[in-house]
Amino acid sequence: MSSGGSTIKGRGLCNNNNGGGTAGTKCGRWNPTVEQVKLLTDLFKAGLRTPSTDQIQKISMELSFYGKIESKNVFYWFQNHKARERQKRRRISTVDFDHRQDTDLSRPHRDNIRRRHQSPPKDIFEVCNVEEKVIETLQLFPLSKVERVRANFTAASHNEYTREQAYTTAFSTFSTCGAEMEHPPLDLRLSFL
Amino acid sequence: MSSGGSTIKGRGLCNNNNGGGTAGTKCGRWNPTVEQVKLLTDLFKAGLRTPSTDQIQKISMELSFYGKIESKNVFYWFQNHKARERQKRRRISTVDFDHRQDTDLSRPHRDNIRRRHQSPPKDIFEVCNVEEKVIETLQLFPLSKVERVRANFTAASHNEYTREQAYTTAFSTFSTCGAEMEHPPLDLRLSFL
DNA sequence: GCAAATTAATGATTTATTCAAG
DNA sequence: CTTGAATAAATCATTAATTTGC
Repeated sequence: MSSGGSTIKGRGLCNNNNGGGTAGTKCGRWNPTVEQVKLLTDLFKAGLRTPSTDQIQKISMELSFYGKIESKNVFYWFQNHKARERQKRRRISTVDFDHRQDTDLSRPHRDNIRRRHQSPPKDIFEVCNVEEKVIETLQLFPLSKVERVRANFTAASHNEYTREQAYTTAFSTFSTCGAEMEHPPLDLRLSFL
Repeated sequence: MSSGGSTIKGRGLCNNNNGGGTAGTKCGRWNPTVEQVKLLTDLFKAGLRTPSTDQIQKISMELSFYGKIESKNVFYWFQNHKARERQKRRRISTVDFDHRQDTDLSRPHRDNIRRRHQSPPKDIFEVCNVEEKVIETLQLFPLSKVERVRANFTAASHNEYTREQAYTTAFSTFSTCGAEMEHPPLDLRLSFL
């Protein structure tokens, strides 16, 4: 009977300031806010599948404004979302249909072999590569706007709505691109990171 | 066409000070020295299967004395070695031989429910509660000895340590929300924060 | 209306598979 | 051929929805 003894989830409290309000929230697991999910989803729709370390960092930073978040959450989110989208697709079509739908920019198609192995090795300590991302598509993503907006709110409101609106506004241009489109515009959107 | 755009493995050169000597070594992949392998193997033989973050850190530090190494290398090594040993076993005996040989202290017995789930990847930002890990498996291994030895060399130590320390520091706060720790590859990637 | 019980979603880990460097 | 590195699949575990009985 689960005697294991080991306390599995020593879930304690942590200063989980979700915007400066309530403290002492459970450390259980990340519980994304709607804004966070929205942004992540948008990025996914835009074609981002396996964010690099830098990307994860930036995303995490952005999202941290909307609520508590860690880098790992972003990483996991993409892992899961990607996997489950694929799963969903598979379920729909029993046939082993090769949906090349991934639209993963960071994935190199290998001719002979099927795609495998992808994201850059994110090294923590050593910066092996200095591969500059040439693509500067980021311009498409008005993150700067968000940043700007955020500045306005830094002190005051942790009002969810306000933030959401700001966010929405900021991303309005973006939403036109990836909204419901089945095929994201690949290239360059993600390189903003 | 692997041209996909973003270069996946931007492997360049890095100041791979292998003890302070040669710089500009390829960052290709970790090439363990015999001492390193020996120590790892010994640890494995001693029953260490899934080292915790702290363990990895210590091991990494130790091994860094014998040559360049990163935490992730240690992590991967155990992953691979564990997997391949199992594979080997399976191949030998078709029967599903109980590989209880693990002697993995950090693994909770699966009673009713299998409780795996181990370490929460660490993040620098949030510190979950501090549930100290009860397992002190490391005691089994004479790391202290090596550590002592290394102490003599600390002075001349490479900058690698600095980084490692930063890393360590970052992780120190990461406590175990869960009883056990394991530690996902990701944390390595994300820990750069 | 509400809270315990149940189910559905999904966050977090582990394991298996694969690629490629040496 | 060996094995480090990395991802994707499978799995576990927890939280939110929801159902249900009162």
